[in-house]
Amino acid sequence: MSSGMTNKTLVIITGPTAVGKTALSIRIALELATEIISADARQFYKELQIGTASPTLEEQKLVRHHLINHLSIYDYYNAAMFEQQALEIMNDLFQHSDYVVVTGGSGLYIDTLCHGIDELPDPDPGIRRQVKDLYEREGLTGLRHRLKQVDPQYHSEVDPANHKRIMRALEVFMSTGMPASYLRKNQRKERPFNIKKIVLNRPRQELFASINQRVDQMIRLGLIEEALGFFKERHLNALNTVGYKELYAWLANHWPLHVAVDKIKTNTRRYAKRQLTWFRRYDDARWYHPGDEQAVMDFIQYGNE
RNA sequence: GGUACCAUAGCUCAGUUGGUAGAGCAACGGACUGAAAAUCCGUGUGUCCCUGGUUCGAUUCCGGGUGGUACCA
Repeated sequence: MSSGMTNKTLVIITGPTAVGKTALSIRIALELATEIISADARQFYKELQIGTASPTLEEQKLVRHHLINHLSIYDYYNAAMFEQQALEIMNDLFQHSDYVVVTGGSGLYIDTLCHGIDELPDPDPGIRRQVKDLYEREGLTGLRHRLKQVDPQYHSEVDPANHKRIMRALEVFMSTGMPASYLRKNQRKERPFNIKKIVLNRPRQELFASINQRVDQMIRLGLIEEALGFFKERHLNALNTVGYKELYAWLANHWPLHVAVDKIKTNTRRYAKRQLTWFRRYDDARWYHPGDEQAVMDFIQYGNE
């Protein structure tokens, strides 16, 4: 713990997509007289507005939002960069407030903010390219074989079908000369502030209805124009995103529009499910319905419901 | 009203020469430290419409009912 910040509290408001995080976090931030930092790995991108359900200008007028629209889809970004930026902003905000609200549904980013991430080099674009070439030439089997030679430890632990994990481990080895299993300490950093973790959830049917409704709303607001405006850039990671990728497939495959819209809904539901799986393993989180604002406030201010 | 066909998983359907059933999609569970709205792994969840009959045994065969579809009136 560092000097005199233990009365500071980071309030995390997370939950599956479309559960109602934005609206509640704004009300909470207003009550706590503080600002919001986003932990949403797609709202970072200024070009993505409709499809990411970014906070509107009105909402941003109510409460200042940090780390939204601060990147372009052409930029590289990762959880470690997020950690550093978010901690800097928090440090500033804690000068004037005892609370900071972080809201968003990207579990990896939230965890990184709560307990850090091991110090590893940022990937070198050249090496990343090389590893990708290896994958294309030799396939998953080739990657696995190479990993076994340089890092048998990680090879025995990693999900053998997940090419991204294996590629990353190879990339780490190629850029540091050290096996990823050695560099991955999985160490939790102590933070100089308290953390109150709130997961919002609703009955599955209610959540799915909300998702379906919101996708229809996005289409009405112009998601198709927003997405197709970047059709030529669709290979970018930032556009490998629910709501965008289905529209690119729609254009390429000449499906009727309703097919693409249904796929967006389905993939959004699955995304929500994956998020819930991630949040369920939190042993320090309180779960609330997004309508239970008073209970959430009580928990934040008094420590229980 | 008559005739024909259909009724099996949430949906679309397959199947059982009579031994209580399986595909696709959807759904559900899980993993996850620099691409994370990404990436990956796992799981059939079922009064086989109802009701009599035949049979050791019926989702399967036969009769009746109910619902649906098509055609004829």
